Amino acid sequence: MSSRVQNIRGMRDHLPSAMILRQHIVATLVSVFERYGFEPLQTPVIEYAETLDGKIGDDEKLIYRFEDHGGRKVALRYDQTVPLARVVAQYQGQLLFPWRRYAIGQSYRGERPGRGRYRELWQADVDIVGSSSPVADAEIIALLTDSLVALGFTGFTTLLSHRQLLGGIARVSGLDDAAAGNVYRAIDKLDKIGVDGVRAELLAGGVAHDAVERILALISLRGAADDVLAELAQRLSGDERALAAVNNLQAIISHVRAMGVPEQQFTIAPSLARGLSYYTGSVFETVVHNPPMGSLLGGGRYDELIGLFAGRPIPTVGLAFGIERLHDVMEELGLGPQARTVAVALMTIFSPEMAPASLALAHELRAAGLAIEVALDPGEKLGKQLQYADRRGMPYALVLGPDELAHGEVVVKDLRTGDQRRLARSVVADALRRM
RNA sequence: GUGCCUGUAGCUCAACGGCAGAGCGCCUGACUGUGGCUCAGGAGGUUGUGGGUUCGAAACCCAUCAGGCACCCCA
Repeated sequence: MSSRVQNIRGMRDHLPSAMILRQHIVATLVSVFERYGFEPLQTPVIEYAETLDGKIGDDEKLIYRFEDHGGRKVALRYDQTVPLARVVAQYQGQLLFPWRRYAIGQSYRGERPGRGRYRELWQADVDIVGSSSPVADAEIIALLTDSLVALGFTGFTTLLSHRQLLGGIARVSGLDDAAAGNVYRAIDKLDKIGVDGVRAELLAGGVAHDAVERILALISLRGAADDVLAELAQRLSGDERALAAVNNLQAIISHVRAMGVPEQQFTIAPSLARGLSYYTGSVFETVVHNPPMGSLLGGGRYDELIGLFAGRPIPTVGLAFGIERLHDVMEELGLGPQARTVAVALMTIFSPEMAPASLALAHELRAAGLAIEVALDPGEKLGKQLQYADRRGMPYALVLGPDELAHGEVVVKDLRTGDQRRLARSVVADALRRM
């Protein structure tokens, strides 16, 4: 294939059947977000490079950078969180805190593409800015659960942890900050490489033998959330900050329960690390039980990021849904609308003489709010027109011949079953809406 | 960014140094108020792209582009 007729690696075109699913995903998320009182925000895809620098940790090399025509150093946004921080700082005089906002759009990451990984990715970002209350954290988790249910997901679990839990684990194990980063990366792989794998990696990283075993015992804790937290509190009792983290998580899950999130849809996962460096408190991500697909979303509390821009601390908690992954998984699971086209019916044109009456009927039905596609070739055989409608996946076809016209009627044909009925013209719109 | 695997008709794949094929799909007709089923015909490929080896390359080699898997990391 000529290299000219080719989209950019890691970036996707979405043909209509895919866009029907994607728009359903976005519309569903928006409706849940707004039910929780979140307001929409949109920012440019391009930011000054310095806005993004130093915010996301080791992955800065993944940021797309270039110079614009004026020689300004700019970058494509890597996520929606840093632009949010910029907006909060820039408009803090006009905003009322706590501020709940959502933002849906593209971000760009120069990663190697793979399953569930793209270089252009849509995210739906939801944040509560200006509150350190655990109710805020709980709201985000309740919202995420409602969102996934609204999209039709059943088997999923939100893994919940806390940055200071990890910090406590590192401190109790006698590690300094430099060593801790590697430890976090290793223990985050627990589900993937198992206890033995993590042990090997920690030992290879130079962590002392007894520290490794202490870490493994802590991150392997599983079971009911309350039991795990109690166990963690006991084992981390020498670490003030870790205990505060346990109490914080306890408060969050009690609020989450109060908001009706079922016990089996969240769990305390001390091995959860998460890469982004700006998290300071709770961290979480949600995984589906099948098919295999990393995490559908991730989030947490970041109380210091916005302060880098605003000049004063503004505690914030939020999450980002990975719309690419939601899309791919829903497609594989067959979730979402099954419609393959947007129109509910094709208005056929029986013959050239009937064209004006047919077009008038289409206009009338469109005015009534129905999505009607009109056949374009008045000379084409009726059979061809029906075949076209069927192949496009339209559920109905409308036939208006001389006989129907004379009686003020219309034939409504169900293309899936083959059944057809002659209805009075005045009730066709209602009938289509009901069917 | 590193390593490995894969790119053949619209789709799924075969041919694996010797004439590029099948199934499905698509087009035409049998069926001149009605699609799907059946039958009969038909169209469609510089084998991702560019070079090289060879009498001869879809096949072997190099590069490149794209996809997948494992690292890395993440939505």
